[in-house]
Amino acid sequence: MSAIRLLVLGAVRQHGRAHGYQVRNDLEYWGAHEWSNAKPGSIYHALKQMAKQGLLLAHEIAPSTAGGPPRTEYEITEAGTGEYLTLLRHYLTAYDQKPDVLTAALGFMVDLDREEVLELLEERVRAIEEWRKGVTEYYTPEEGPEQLGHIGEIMNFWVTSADTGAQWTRGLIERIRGGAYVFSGEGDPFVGVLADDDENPYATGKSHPGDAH
Amino acid sequence: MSAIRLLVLGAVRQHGRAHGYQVRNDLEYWGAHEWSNAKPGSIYHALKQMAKQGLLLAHEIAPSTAGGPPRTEYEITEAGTGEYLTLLRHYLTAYDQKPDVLTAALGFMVDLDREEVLELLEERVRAIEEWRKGVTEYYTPEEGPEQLGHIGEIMNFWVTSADTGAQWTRGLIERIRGGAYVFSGEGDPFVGVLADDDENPYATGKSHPGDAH
DNA sequence: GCACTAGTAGTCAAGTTTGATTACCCTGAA
DNA sequence: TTCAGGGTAATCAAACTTGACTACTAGTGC
Repeated sequence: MSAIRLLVLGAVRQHGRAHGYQVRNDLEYWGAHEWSNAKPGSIYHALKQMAKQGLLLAHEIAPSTAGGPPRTEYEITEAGTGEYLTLLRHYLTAYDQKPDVLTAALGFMVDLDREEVLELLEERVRAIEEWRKGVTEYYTPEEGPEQLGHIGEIMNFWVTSADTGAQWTRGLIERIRGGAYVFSGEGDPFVGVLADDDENPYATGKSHPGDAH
Repeated sequence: MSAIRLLVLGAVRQHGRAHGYQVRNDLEYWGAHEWSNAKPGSIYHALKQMAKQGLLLAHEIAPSTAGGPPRTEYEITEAGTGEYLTLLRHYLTAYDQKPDVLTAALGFMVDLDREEVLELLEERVRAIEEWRKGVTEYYTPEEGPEQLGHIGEIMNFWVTSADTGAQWTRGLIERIRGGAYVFSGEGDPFVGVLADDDENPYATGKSHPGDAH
């Protein structure tokens, strides 16, 4: 699973009602085109697919404002909210070595309770440790690691990544336990979408992030 | 780009001539189904596609041995070898945050000269550092990092990952510079495929005699 | 001699991703 | 005036990925 569904559901949800281009803009504002597969085609596809599956409700809008192509606005349904929360919880917990998935989940974690996020992240640490144990047990040859030749570097790379991931997650847990950020039910939420007429706050005399790389 | 093309080209190349199921077995032996998208469908698709593009040569074989489905054997062409080396160099160098791509390249790095690998890895470190610089410069708000709220954790995660990646790469460079592993033109290559009638070397404790390649 | 399991080899439909392209409007300069 | 460039909004074909499925054989136990 890629991160696209969570991203799109999250964007639509924060807007209340949004058409594809707005979602696309939000994701770009979040830099998602850099760290995930959030390209136009994928976004529009996800919107249509999820509408077909009842996670989103599609409203056909007459080509009013500009005469451009007919556009469709989407609202999240109850089933969609359920799916959103399921994905969110899953992506915070599961260690599948895909950084984009965790990144997307980080962006939305404040939609859950602080306590729940802490539990999910602790579960994540456990999952990483278990993964590590399985891999090192299985791939350690009996005659010592030289047996593997340069292939051992693959193991080494994965284990190092896993350890870093666990360590970083522990740091995040501490920051959250220490009171950082505003979670669900704790007051004014942090809002990360562009309102319809908002200027991009980063756009004051700087270049765009996407150009860099 | 995923790692599948490099993996398939590499497997066919090491065999000299292989049909889909052999490639599939090699990739499983390498554990590739765990850390990449090396599933049957993808493998057979890649074989057909690359044959169509002239990177592989397809030989139709009569359903001889077992009466099963008609099978096709593939050989790598000159263009295929070129593509293989290009991908290999690129995947060792480029920092695109996709671990499967680097992993696949690590498995084949010994097909290049030691000196070239060192250069590519040093370029990799430079690329990571540049990426890091771009990201931190762009996404640091003028009013301090609190401005970002929990979104700052995304930044933090990516930068931590990049730093770990750079650090690990530096370690690898040192090991290689220190004489580890056997690279192209340095004697008997390490062979990581299963010969047709080979037992799994992990079962016997020895690696098998050198297949020509 | 019959069902069961495991292994060999590959196909297929459905879903997803990519990169290019379309179509429209508005603005500012030549 | 007219036309290039840029923003708005979305589509499309081609390629890729996924997971389930087919078809056939060789043992294995009872």
